[in-house]
Amino acid sequence: MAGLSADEIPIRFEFGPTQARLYAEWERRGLFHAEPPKRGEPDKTKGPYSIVIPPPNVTGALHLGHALNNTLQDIQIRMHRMQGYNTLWMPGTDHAGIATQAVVEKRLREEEGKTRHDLGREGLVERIWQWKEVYEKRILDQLKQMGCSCDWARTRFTFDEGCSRAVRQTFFDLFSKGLIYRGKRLVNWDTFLQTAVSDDEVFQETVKGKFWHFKYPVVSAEVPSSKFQVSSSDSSNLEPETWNLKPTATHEPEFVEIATTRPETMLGDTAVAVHPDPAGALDKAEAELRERLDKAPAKEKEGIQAQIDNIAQRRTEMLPLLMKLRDMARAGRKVMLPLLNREIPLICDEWARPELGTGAVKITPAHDPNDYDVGLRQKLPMINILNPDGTLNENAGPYKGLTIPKARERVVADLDKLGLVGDVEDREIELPHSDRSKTPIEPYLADQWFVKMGDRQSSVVSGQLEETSQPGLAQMAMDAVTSGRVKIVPERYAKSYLDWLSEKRDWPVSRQLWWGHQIPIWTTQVAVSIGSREELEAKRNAAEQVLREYLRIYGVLSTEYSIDYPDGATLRCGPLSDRVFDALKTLEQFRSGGMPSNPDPSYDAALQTRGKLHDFKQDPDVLDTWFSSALWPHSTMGWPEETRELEYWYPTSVLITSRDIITLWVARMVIMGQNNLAEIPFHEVYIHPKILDGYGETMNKTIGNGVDPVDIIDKFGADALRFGLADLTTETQDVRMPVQFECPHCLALIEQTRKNRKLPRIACSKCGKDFGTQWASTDAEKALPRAAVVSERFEVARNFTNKLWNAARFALINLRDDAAEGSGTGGQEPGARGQGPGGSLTTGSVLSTQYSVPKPASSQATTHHSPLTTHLTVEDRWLLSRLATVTDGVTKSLQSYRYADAAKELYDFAWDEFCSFYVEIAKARLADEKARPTAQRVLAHALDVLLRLLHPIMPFITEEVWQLLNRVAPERGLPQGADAPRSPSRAPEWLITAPWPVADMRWQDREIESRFAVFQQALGAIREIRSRQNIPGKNPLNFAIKCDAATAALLQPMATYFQSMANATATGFGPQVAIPPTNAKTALAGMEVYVDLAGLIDEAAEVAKYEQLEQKYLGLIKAKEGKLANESFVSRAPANVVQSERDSLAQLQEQLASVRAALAALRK
RNA sequence: GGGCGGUUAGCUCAGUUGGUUAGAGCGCCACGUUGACAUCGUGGAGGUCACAAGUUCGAGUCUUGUACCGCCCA
Repeated sequence: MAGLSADEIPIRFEFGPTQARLYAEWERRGLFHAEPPKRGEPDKTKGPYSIVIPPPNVTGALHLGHALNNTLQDIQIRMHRMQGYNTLWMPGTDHAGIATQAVVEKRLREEEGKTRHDLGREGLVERIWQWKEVYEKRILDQLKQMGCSCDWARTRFTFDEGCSRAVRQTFFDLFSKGLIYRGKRLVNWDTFLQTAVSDDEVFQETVKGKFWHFKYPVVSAEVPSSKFQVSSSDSSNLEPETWNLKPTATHEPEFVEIATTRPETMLGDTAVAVHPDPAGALDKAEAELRERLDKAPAKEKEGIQAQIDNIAQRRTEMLPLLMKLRDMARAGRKVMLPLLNREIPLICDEWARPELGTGAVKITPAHDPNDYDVGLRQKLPMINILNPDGTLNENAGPYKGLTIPKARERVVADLDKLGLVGDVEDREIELPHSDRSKTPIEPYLADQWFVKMGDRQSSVVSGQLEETSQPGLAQMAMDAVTSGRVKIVPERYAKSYLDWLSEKRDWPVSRQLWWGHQIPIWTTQVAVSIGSREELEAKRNAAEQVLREYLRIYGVLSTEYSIDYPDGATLRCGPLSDRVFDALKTLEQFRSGGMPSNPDPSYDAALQTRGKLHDFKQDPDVLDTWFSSALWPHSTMGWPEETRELEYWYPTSVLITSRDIITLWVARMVIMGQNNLAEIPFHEVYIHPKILDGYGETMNKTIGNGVDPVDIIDKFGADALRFGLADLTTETQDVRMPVQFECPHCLALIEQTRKNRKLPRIACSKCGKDFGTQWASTDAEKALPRAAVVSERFEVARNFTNKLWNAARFALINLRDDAAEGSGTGGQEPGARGQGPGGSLTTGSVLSTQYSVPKPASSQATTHHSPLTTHLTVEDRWLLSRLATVTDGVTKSLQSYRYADAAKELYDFAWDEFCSFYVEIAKARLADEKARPTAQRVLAHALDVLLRLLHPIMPFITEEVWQLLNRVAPERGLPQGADAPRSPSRAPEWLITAPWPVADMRWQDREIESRFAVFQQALGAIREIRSRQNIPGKNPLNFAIKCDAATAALLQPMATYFQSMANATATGFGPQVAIPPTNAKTALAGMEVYVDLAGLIDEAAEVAKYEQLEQKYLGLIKAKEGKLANESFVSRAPANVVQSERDSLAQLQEQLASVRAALAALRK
C-alpha cells in the first residue's frame, strides 16, 4: 500500500480507463451475481430484491430513453444490494418480431435487392439471428458501459429455448382453458410487409384525398342490369347515353348516391344503408348542435350555426328522398352494384347518418371497420377483394391483379364512362399508416388467433356484455391493481391501466411473420364428402367430443373445417376420417404411455415427428411479441420449471418502465403472471418520464434527434450520464433536452434544429468544415467524420463529478501523511512523511475516547457532558447533523423513486456544504497540529458516507475514490452513539457491496445548524461588501461584528476561517465592539457586520447599495404593515403566523434604520 | 370526442399539508488562476408564477373557466 501525494492523483477523474477497469473487476469478482439461499437453509441476507429488465428490442442500439430506464433500475439495484438484500437484476433482450424482421428485410432489399421470399423462411430467420447476435451484443455492451450491474450469467432472450418453452406452455394452458380461439377479424393489414399489425403499431396521418360521389342504380324491371357491367377489362366501348334516366312511374329515385374516399372498395360492397329514422336522426343531430352552440365561444358559433342551417336545408330537400329510400329498404329492394353487376340490398342501419354526405352509405364489411360492424349486425356477406400483397383478387372481377391505386383509377374512370360519378370533392383524410413500413394500412379480413380477455361465461352480443360470473383475465389484472397488490407509481397511471383493461377487448395474438414464436397449433387437411345435413351433424358431434378431449390434453387442433350450407350458415368442425382417427389413436397411445401433462421439449419433438407422420402442419403464423414479453418476469426465472429462483425472487420487487408501455407490457405481465403462477409479477411499477428533444418531440432515430448514450459517456463519462439522468427524473414531467451536434473537427456544439437534423451533411458554424450525420448516404457524405449528438445538459453532471473528484483529491492528500502512522494492519510506506506521534487517523484507541454523541433533544436536560464532545467543533457537529439529514433524505427519496430529489440533495450537500464550507474550513484546521486529527477523522467519515450515498447514482467515481480512500484511511467511522460506543472499523474492500449508511438522527441538531448559519451569513456579508466595494481578494480586510455575547462566543473561535475564507481579520465581536470610523456595513438578523474601509471606500457604491436596500426594505415594510393593519388577518390567522409577521417587521425596521444611519453618515 | 399531464428567470427545471422577501443549474454581468477543483472561486442582475374569475385573513399552491403545448385512448 502506498500513500498518496498530489502527484499521484490526477487533477481530473479519468473516467474512460477507470470505468473499464472497475467494471471488469466487479464482474470478475462476481459482485453482480446473485444466488438464492439453498432450500431449507436460512436466508442470511435481508431477503430477496429483484428486478427484471424490460428487455430492449434487438432491433437497434439503445438510445437515451433506455439509458434513463436502465440507470433508474441500476440505482435501485445498487442501493438494495448495499442495504443487504439478496439482489437480482435479470438482464436480457426482446426478439421484437415485426420490428426486427422489418429492419432486416429492409436491409436485404437495400443491400442485396432481395425479398424475404428469395431467402425462404429458414433463410430469413437465419439472417435475423445474425442480426440479433450483433445487436444483442451491442446492447449489452451499452448497458455495461453505463455501469449496469446486471447478473449477466442469467442473461435471457425472449426467443431462447427456455422462454420459447414458456410460450408454448402458456399457449397450451390458455388453449386448454378455452381462452384462445380462432376467428375472423378485420385486421390492420400492412400490404408492404404482408402482415397484420396491431393497433399500437398504426399511426394516423392526414393526407390529401378525394371524396367521390357515385350513383348506384336502383334495381327495377325497366333497366337491364347488363348496362352497368364491364364486359371485359377493356371498357372503352361503354356508352352512357344508351340508357335512360327518366323517372319511373312510382317516383322512386332511379339512383342511390353514395360517397367514398376509397372508390375501389365498392367492388366489395354488399349493401347500401340508409337510416331507419332519418327525421329523428336529423332532429337529434340538431338538438346536439344547439346544445353545443349555447356553450361554444363566439368564434365557433358561426360554424355551428351553419351546420344547423344545413340540417334545416336537408330536412326540406333531402328528407323525403331518404324516407323513400328507407321505405324501399324495408320493402327489401335492391340496388345494382355497377361494374360487377351484383345486386346488393338496400338496408336500414343507424350507421347511415342523414346529416352527412348523401345520407346513404355503401357497406363494405371486409374492408372497413365500421362497415364490418354493420355487416355483423345485418348478417351481410363479407367479400374480401384483396390479396395479401395489396393487389385485387378474383372477387374484383375484371380488376383482378391491379394494385389498389391502379384499381382506384380504373374504377373511377369506368364509373365516369357510365355516367355514374357525381361530385368529386377535395378532402383531407385521416389515413392509418403502418408504423413499420410507413405505408397505408388496409383493413383486411383474416383468420387470427385471439386470447379471450372478458369474464368467463359471458359473451359480447351486439356490443352488450351479458351478465358475468367469473372474472376473466382482464378483470383479474384490474383487481390486482385496485386491491393494491400491484402498486403503480405515480398513482395517476393506474387510471390508464384500468381504463384500457376495462374494455376487456380480446387480444389478437397472431402475426403473419417469420420471426417469432410459431404458433404451437398443428392442423391437417382431411378430405370429406358432404352428405346430408343430419349426417354431418352426427359426425360433427362425435368429432367434437373426441377433439375436445384431444385439445384439452395436447393443444393440437385438427383441421378447422368450414362447410357452407345453402342458407349461408357456417359450420365449424373437425370432420372425421380414417387418417384423423389414426392420428388420434397414435397420440392417445402416446399419452397413455406416459405422456407428461405439460409439454416439454421431448413432447415437442414427438409432436413434430407424429405431426409429420400424420401430415400435421404447424400454423405458419407467429405470436405477437408481447405474448412472450408478458411472460418475462417468470420465464426468465425458469418457469415452467419450479425453480428455486422463482420460489425466492418471484414476484419481483418492481418493474421500472416508461408509460407508453403500460398497456402493452405491464397489463399483460400481470395477466400472464396471474394465469401461470396465480401470482402478480411485481409489487410495484414505477413509470418514469420520457426524454423529449428541445422541441418537445420524442427522441427517435427516424426523426434524427436520437442520442446514443455511448456518445454521452465518451464525452462526459458514465457517471455524468447517470447523474444527469437521475437529476431530471422528476415526478410530474417529461423532460425537454435540447441536443447539439458536436463538430468532430473543432468540438463546437451546433444546436440541432428541425431543419438541420434531417441533413446528411452540415457545415460547422464555428470552423466552417463539413461533418456527416446519421443520414449520410453517398460515399462522399459517409467519408466525412460523423458528429456525435450530445446535450449540454450533461455538463452540469460532468462538472459535479469533477468537483467531487477534486474534493476527494484534497481529502486524500491531506489524510495521507498521518494516515500511515499507527495503522496496525494497513502497512506503511517506508518513505512516508508525518511520522510524528499522535493524531493517527487509524488508531482506534484515540478515536474511541475522542467523541461522544450528543444526546437526543428530549434528554438534553440531563447533564451528560462528556469532556470528549469538546473536540468536535461547531462545524464538525454541523456537518454530521447535515449528513444525518441527507442520509435520511436520500434513502427515503430513492425508496420512493424520487430520483431528482435524491440527486439534488446530494449535489447541494456535496458542493455547497461539504466542499464550500467543510473542506474550506478544514484547510485551516489541517494546518493546526491540534485541530488536525479531529478534522481528518470527520473529513474521512463524511467522504466515506457521501461516497456510499452517491454510489448507486455514480458508481465509477465513487468506487475509484473508495479504493484510494482505503489506501490512506482503511479504518474509518464514528462511534455509533453514546449507548453503543464502537471503534472505527475497517472499511469494506468494495464500495459496491459496502453497507448502505443508516441515518443516526441523534447527530441531527437544529441548534448547531442555525448557529452555523450565523457564521455563513457573516462570511457572506463580508464577501458581498468586498465585491460591491471592488476590493480585490488579495487585499486583506479588517472587520468587526456587533452582536450579542452568545453570538460573539460562537464566532470568536471561527475567526481563523474568516481569515482563510474571506481574507478578513476580525477586530472584534460583541455588543461593545469598536466600530471602524470608515466602514461599509450589512445589517443581518441579530448582528451588524462592519468592514473597515479606511482609505479604500468607494462612497458612491455604498450610497447606491444603501439606497437600493432602503427601497427594498420600505416596500417590504409597507406590505407587512398593511397585512398587520388588516383586522381580519390578525384575528383569523394562527397566532404563530401573526407573531412571525410582527417579528419580521421589527427586524426589517431595524435593518432599515441601520441602512439609513449609514446613508446619513456617508452624506455628512 | 374522452382521459391524463404541463404552462414559474433568456433556457432546462424544483417549489412537500395554502403562511416571512418564490429557488437551482446553465446562460448573462463584474472581479479573481495563492497548492483540491477555471469542468473553478466570490459577488451581482434577472420572475405580475399563461390568462380570468372564485374560495380564504392570506393563493405559485385549492376550485371553476379560457388559451396554448404534449401524451394516451376512440
